Amino acid sequence: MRADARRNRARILAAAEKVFAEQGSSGSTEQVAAEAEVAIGTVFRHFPTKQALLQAIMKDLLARLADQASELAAQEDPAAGLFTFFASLVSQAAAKRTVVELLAHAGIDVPIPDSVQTLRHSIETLLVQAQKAGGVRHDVRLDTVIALLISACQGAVHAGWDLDLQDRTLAVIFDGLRPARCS
Amino acid sequence: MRADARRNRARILAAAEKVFAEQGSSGSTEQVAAEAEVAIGTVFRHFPTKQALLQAIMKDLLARLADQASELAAQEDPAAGLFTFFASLVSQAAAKRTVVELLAHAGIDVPIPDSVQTLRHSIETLLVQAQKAGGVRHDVRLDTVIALLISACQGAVHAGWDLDLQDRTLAVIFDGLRPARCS
DNA sequence: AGCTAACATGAGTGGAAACTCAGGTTCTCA
DNA sequence: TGAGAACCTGAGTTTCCACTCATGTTAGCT
Repeated sequence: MRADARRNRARILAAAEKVFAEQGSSGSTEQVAAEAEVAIGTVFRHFPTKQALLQAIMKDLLARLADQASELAAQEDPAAGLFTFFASLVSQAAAKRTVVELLAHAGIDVPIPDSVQTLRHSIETLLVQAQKAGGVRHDVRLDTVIALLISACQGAVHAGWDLDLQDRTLAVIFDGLRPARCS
Repeated sequence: MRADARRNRARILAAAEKVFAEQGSSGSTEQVAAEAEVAIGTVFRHFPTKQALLQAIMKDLLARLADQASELAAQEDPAAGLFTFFASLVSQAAAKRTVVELLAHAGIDVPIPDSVQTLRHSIETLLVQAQKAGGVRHDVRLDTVIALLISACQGAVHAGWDLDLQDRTLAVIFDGLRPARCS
C-alpha cells in the first residue's frame, strides 16, 4: 500500500468515526468524504461499501470495549468494575450513536462475529467474578446483563438522559442485579 | 365528508398501522397506499405529510396505552399493575416498531404533546399508587420509571428478545424498583 | 336524471444518497 | 529520472422516496 493511500485510509476512518458518532449510521458517505477532505471516490476505493466502513469502525470500537472490560475485571472489586463498565458504556452511548447501533445489532446480525464474541467473553468474565465476590446475584445470566446493557444504551440515546437521570436509572438496574439485602 | 372519503381514511389508517408496525417509520407511503388498495395521491389527500400520518397513528396508540394504564391503576394491587403494564408494553414493542419509536421521541420531540402528557399522567398515577401500597420504592421518580420503560422497549426491539430473556430481564428491573427485602 | 363539488388517480418532479468510471495525478522503484 | 502501477477525482448513474397536479370519476343533493 502506498504511503498516501495509507494516510487517506486513516483520515477516512477518523472522519467516519466522527460523522457516525454524531449522526449514527444514517450519516452520508459524502459527509465522511468532506470531513476527511477527500473525494468520495476515494472513500469507496478503501471501503467498497458503506457497510464495510461501518464494520471497520465497529470492529475497532468492540476491541476497545473488550480491553476496558478486561482491565476492570482485574481490579479488586469486580462488582464495582461491572457497574463501572456499564455506566461508562451508557455515557458513551449518549455521545456516540454508533455505540448504540453497534450493540443493538450485536445480538442479531453477524457483521463482525468474532469481535462481538470477544466482547461477550470479556463481559462474562466480569460478571462471573462479580458473582464470586458476592456483588451480583447468582441467578443473573450473561444474556440478561447484555440485554440490560443494550436497553440502557438505547434508552440513553433515544430519550436524551441527563447525568442525574442516568444515575438514578442505572441505580435501579444495579439494585436489581445485586443480591437481596435488608435496608 | 363524503362516505367514500371516510371509508378510505379508515383503510389508510389501518394500512399505515400495519406497515409502520412492521417496518417502523421508514416504511414508505407507497407501501401504505398499496396495503390500503388506494392510489398514493389519496393518502396525501387525507394526510398532507407522512409525519401527519404517523402522528395520527401515534395519537391513537397513546390513548389506548393511557386507557390501559388507568384500568390497571384501579385494580387491587397497583404494584402488580405497574409491572403488568410495563411487561405488556415491552411485549408490544417487540412486535410493533412504531411503539418504540413513539416512546423514544416522546421524551424529546413534541409531535403530540397532550397525548404524551396524558400517558405520563396515567403512569404517574400507577406509580404513586404502587408506592402507597408499598410495592415500589419511594425514592423512584416518574422519569426514572419512564426511562426504564423506554430502555426496555428499545432493548426488546433492537436485540430481539425471546419470552424467556424478556422475563428474566424485566425481573431484574422490577427487583430494582421494589423496596429492599431480606431473601 | 342531472349537476357539481368533492374525491381518486398515477405519472411526474425534485432531491438525497449509494455507488461507478474515465481520465488526470502522484508515488515508488529501478 | 522516467515509466507505470497505484491512486485520486468528481461528474454522472441509479435507486428510492416524499410530495404534486392535471385529468378523470363519483357521491349526493335538487
